Amino acid sequence: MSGAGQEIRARGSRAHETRDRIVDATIQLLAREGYGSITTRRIGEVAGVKYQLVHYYFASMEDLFIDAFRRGAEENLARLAEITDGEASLRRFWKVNSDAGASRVMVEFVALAQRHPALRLEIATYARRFRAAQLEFARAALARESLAADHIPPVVILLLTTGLAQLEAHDRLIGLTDGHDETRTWIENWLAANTTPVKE
Amino acid sequence: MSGAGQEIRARGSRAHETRDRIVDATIQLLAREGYGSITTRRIGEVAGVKYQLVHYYFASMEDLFIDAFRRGAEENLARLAEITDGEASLRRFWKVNSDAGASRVMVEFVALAQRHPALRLEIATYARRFRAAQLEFARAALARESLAADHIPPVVILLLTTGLAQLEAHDRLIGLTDGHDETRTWIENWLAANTTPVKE
DNA sequence: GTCTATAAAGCGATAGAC
DNA sequence: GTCTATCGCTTTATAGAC
Repeated sequence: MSGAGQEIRARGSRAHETRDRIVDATIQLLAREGYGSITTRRIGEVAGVKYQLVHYYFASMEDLFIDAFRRGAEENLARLAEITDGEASLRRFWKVNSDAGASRVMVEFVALAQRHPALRLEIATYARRFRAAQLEFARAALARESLAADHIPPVVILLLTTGLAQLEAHDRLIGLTDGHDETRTWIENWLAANTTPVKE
Repeated sequence: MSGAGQEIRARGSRAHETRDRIVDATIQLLAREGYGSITTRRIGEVAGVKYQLVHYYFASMEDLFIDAFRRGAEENLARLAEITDGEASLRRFWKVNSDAGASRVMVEFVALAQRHPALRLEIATYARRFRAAQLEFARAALARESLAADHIPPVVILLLTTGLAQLEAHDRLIGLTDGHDETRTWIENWLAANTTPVKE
């Protein structure tokens, strides 16, 4: 899935350059201004193409959203695979899971999905896959290096850290960052004190 | 603030019945269908009044949003005050902080606020107040009943649990509930094992 | 593949009768 | 306070020239 997408872009196929720019612009707009700013005109503006071309490449907005979501999802899965391709550690887990940027875009896609059922299905399928992969990694990390003292289930670690990343992204939208640094520092100290890393 | 609002509704003033229905419909629509469904026509439909009356009672949509947000905020603060009006306990803190419904509406208001600066200020002010009150309660609860073994800062408890509530609400939008029950059960067991409640 | 032109629908907001 | 009517604007989407 990720391979096919990469291949097309790697080949530098001219035929799909405009199409790629449209998809890129969609993701950029979602990340920067939220889904309320998603219109064919704004997308064309950001992509540097006439907005009518959006309709040439995509039968409907929903088709565009699904394509854009798939690209983002593939990149997330590839990045997750890259980071987790090695010895499992809670530190690595925390690193890949605390990315606020990805949380932000994901929230916007879910908001869009409220009005686009096909997109909602696509998101649900991906979210289960991504969570399962994260859970597997957290499980391996906890099995290897957690202290016997506290046996926190991997799924609890997963939901608490995912929720924290999402909350931080959400807070930042209204300029609220109270407690963010303190919480991150505490978690890092906790990781240092409660795990026995074999090698980094 | 909360008192004034309550007073008007308690009096049952006929003059503001339509206005109240419009505000109610706005909050309902946000909770049920998200901010993408917020239009004067949809609001009028849900409220059972002609949509033009929205403009009679509110100079602009932003004014309506701010009024609706204030009503919800006042109710949240009143509910928080009610629950925390007694001896502080982590169990009570978890109860008031794990409300997924309030999280959902809050997320929608923040999404709306991206395009309405005055609303954003209103939300930021309220969020700081609400967080501060929650933090104070968490601090008191931890000081009273946490075991000496783990000294988790109150702000860490606050952000982790708030993030979890928000994540659950977000997950549910796409029909994803994997791990929710397990995590809640674990937290409740953790509370039972790691706190020494004086009385409930 | 990209352009101009335009259709069809929905939006917030206002004017004026009652 | 509520109604009908309508303005001016933006949206998605399509048609047809090049």
